[in-house]
Amino acid sequence: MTTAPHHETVSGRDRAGSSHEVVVLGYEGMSPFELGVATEVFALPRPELEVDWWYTFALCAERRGPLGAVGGFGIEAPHGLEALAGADTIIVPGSADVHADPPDAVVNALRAAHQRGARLVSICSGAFVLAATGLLDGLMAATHWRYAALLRSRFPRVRVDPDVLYLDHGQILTSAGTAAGIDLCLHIVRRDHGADIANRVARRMVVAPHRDGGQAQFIEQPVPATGNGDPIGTAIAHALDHLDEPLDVDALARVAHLSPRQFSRRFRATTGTSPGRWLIEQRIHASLPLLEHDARGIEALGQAVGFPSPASYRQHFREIVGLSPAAYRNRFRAA
DNA sequence: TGGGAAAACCGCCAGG
DNA sequence: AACCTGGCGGTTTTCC
Repeated sequence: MTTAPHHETVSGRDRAGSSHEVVVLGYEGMSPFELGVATEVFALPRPELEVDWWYTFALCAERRGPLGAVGGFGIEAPHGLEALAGADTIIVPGSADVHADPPDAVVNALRAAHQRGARLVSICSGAFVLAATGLLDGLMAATHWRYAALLRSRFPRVRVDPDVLYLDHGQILTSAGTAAGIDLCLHIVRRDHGADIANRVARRMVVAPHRDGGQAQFIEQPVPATGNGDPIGTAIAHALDHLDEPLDVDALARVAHLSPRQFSRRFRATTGTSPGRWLIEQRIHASLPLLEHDARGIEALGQAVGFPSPASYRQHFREIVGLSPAAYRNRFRAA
């Protein structure tokens, strides 16, 4: 396995034909399960998928030689930290020791990769390694619920959300306890290749394509492949630009130049949900930063993101986020 | 918190 | 034959 050429962009979707290197950062005492999740999603060849590109995969570690893994066997990392310099996506699995700081060389390599535009992904207690780089400061992060309190106390500037499976901040993604790493890796595939491909990968893995677990998902960059000229992509862009206006299926279908029936069908195929459901979720997500930074009342904010009444805003907010808007504002209001 | 009207959703099917 | 399309209508969800 060779190191991919250097890329300055992180989103694979606009680099048809080129490669996208996924590198897992291994270390002594790592969990083979989380390494396995990454290999299953990104390293398996997928000749059955009609995609322009798929991922290449590598495992690296600070120190050469076999790494002792949980379970008492060794895993050989064929690359050193220099592999991070060519990575498009870096996956940090659960840390063996959540009390120790990672080595400076690791911290520096991760910062440099981030600076360069690489995407950083943590699974479980891997969030501690990302937190040590300072790159999570001010961001909401997910980790295993057992470690939420510890992460918060060790890194007070990181805002820990113990109730989500994963969080997507675009270039930095964190996920909760081990199995949530599957959800996050599939989410990444969904972002890079669309819901349809992600669903097929999930089906082949025999897992649910998308799990809510009754819990809130905060996804800040939810727009799937909005290729230019793609009717669904333009409708999505239009909707996000006009969230505050009343939007119904017929209107969006008109923007996309499709019949309402065809629009709904295509929308679900690329997005994974229905137009109405998606709209509600986008409106809720759009209101979160307002609750944190905009001093206006709850009713005004609900209206500002397009909910027809305060009641419906509160209703959907509670259902999706798990708190009332007021409770959310109380908890996360900017200091 | 409830319930009736309206909208959205989606399986089905016929036509291109 | 395999596929995409658009309308119908029964069921579910949202609105007020």
